[in-house]
Amino acid sequence: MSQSELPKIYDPKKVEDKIYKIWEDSGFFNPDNLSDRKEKYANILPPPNANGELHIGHASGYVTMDLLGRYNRMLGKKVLLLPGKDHAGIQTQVVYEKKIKKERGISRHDLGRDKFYQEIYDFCIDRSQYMRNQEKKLGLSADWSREKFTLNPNLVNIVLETFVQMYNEVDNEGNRMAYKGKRIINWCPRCASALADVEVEHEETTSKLYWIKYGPFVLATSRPETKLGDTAVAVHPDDDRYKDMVGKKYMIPGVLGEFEVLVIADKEVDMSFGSGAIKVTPAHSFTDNEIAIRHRLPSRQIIDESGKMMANCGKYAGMSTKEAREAIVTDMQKMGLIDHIEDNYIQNLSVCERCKTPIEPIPSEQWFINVDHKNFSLKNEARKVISNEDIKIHPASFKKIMLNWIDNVHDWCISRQIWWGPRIPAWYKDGEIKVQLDSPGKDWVQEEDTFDTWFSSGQWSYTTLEYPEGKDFKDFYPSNNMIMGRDILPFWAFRMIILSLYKTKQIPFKNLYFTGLIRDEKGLKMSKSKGNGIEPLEMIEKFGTDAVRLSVLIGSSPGNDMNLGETKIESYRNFVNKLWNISRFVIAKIGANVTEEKIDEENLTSADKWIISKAKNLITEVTTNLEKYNFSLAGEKLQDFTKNDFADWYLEVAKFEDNQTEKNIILKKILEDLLKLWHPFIPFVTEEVWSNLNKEKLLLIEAWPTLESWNEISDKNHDTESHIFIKTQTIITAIRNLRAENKIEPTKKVKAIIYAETNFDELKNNEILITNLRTGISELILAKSGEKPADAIYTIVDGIEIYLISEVNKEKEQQRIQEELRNLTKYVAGLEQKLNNVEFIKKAPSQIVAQEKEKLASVKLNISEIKKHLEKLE
RNA sequence: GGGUGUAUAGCUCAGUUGGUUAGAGCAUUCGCAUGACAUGCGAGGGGUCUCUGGUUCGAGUCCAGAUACGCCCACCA
Repeated sequence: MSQSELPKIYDPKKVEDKIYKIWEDSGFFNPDNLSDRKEKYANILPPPNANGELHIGHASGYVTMDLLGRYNRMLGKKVLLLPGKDHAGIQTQVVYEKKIKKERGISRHDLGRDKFYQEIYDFCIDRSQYMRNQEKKLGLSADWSREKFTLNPNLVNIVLETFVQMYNEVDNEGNRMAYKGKRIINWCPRCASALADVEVEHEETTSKLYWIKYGPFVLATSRPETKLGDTAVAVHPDDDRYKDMVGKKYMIPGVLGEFEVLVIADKEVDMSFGSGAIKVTPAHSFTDNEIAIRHRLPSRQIIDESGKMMANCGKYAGMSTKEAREAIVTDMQKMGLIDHIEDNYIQNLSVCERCKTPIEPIPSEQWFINVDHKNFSLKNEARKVISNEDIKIHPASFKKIMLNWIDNVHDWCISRQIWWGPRIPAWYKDGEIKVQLDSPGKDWVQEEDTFDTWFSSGQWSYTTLEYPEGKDFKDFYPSNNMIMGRDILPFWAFRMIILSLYKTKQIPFKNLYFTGLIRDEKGLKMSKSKGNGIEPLEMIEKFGTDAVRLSVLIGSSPGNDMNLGETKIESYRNFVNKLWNISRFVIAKIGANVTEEKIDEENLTSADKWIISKAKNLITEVTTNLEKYNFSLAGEKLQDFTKNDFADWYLEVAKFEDNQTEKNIILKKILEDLLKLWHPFIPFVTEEVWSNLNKEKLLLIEAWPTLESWNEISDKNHDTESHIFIKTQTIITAIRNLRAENKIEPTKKVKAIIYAETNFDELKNNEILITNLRTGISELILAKSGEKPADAIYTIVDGIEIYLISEVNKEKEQQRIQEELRNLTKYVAGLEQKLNNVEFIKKAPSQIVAQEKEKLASVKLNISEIKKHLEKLE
């Protein structure tokens, strides 16, 4: 193999698609084709919503999952990364409704339920195809033959069965785990659907605050139209202003005549708000409803599910709440019932997460999951597996957040009044309800509502594995790592845990890893409207997948947000190119084959011993950091070794030392190890280089490097001997530094004298390195000691004196050396203080004390030599 | 209001069970056609580790408090 075959600059575009195809064709993404392996490993990949495209946040998650998958595959496990897509109920329906409105000017009602469903289905299948290609572009080593969609019939079946099972879960008081109930729910008038708490957003808005005359009260409200549904006035129990009125009934004049309210005392009331008295509308406010339940107040619904005033609202019937508010305020003003109006009242308005329409709290018949059922308390069971770490959470700090969230969870409203999604298998006839998969017979009408999307995706961990009889379920459940963005923790992780525990009686996964969010360079959330998003495909096109992968893997820590800009991706593009060139050099140097397998230890130089020891250490560090989910740290260690140790030092050394046989063995081994260690991070470039090494197997399924694999080459421990090379490095750096500081022309060669004292014997063999590694030395005299020239640029490191014979500007040289002296003196003072402290000597570990003493002695020696040199200069 | 997190170089962040003169990348300064790479190489500059107290022989690291910023949840009629 000649070096000329490999281009100088690595071009990902020419490589990535080709490599991906080789991987796919190999079949090794499918664990069935890794039949000789025993230990199983699975990550079920979170399904993105099949209605759009992948953004950089998805990319970050997938890259992390792929990293784990590839790492474990190289550890010799039978690895399954199982991909899929989510139908994303409300979101997709909204997206598609907008689309047909825009493109065809029609609504879902024009199409009818069945046609509409079919069209969205086709739309999702189409988007899935597109997104699958994006995932492949990222290098995701997933088994596409197992890809799932939340609406695949067999998955839906399992989901429906779960619901039936929960309906049939009845405690001794007759309460079902899945039940239908009338509750105040978040109602989106535009979507005409109930929303879960998590689907509601709170926007700060400016509105009006109306101070209204209310019988004996004056009270403040932002929603005067709800006065028609009032049944009480509430005050704080400690509020002296109203003490005498509590428990009494008053007739209140209103726009539809007088009505009666009861005055009650409740701790929920904030005495400092308005006049301290509030009107209570149990049917259209969550807090009011709670107060009403506590005080057994009657409830009076006045707003219906279309957001309009109901028939019981007299002349206001049929108006929207907004229209009604204006009309009622006008009428109240006429009647003199408005005290005054505050214009700039800032309140948190609840809006629909999907369409931003203000939500109406209304009482409605909905299906719920009781999360604290007597037979099986979902929240308690979930709490248990998290607090005792059956499911380990990474980063650990998220455990607290998770537990806190579980403690505050309410019953889960799972019905949605939309068409897109699995329809709830409840059947009605003459006021009777049956819950079962198939229609009970003629004249039974199925529930119109569909399931909340999370009811499907919450079962993703086992539906994808074909629960309960599927081979995959038996082989791979529970899966190893579940990875998701920290923003969907409450939505998804909790639901998967409770549903899995209930249905399979097992945890869904052993580890739960949260990635942070990716923000733009300035730390702002990326969004389409701001146009500050980083498009993964665009970046891949520009810098290559490997660069994109590194940019999301390094410099981030679990659960913490990360700022990402194009320059970061570019810098990793540069690094990938560096690795490419390192490989080129090594391949060129070692030639096609290295026949020797075992090193003759006698022929090793100190540089060899140093790099071997570093390389071994690297394997340990990368492996332990990956095991500890410190992906970033593992990557940084690799980067540091690759660039600073291997390229900047060892490759340079290899150009000058002539123990060819040993060098070739070492270079080859380290290159191969590096490719392997890097592979989970940057699979494309590593596989491409690997293909140039005449290997039988793909790097994809190669074995992860181990210390044992080094022992076959060199089983000696070289840690202690590598310090000779470190000393050499120090000398070389010092010489380069001296040259730079004294502005010696790079082309100008100088004579150097080094007095190494006790280090002489060790350094003797490294003369060639000191002379050649960009030190610009024409002649080197290395001795134990000797005559100390005054006309030379001078420094001393670790007691080793260095003289560069060159013209010396005495004044400048004095200044430079005195500066150095000052630094050292300061350092010595600190050390002495520490060592003069009796407590330190007494209490610190002896090892630390010895270390400090050694440092002091060494620096003191340097100082005395520097002083001698200074004297000579004067 | 409840929960939770962050604060280290101009920027983005590492910093493991407390122990090197606190590190990296980007940016910046100086220099360099050098043979794998100018997507490169060599050498620098740049830090009161937010503040105040405490524990300790020793604190960027542990504890308490303060300040600032952030996120999640709940939500005010």
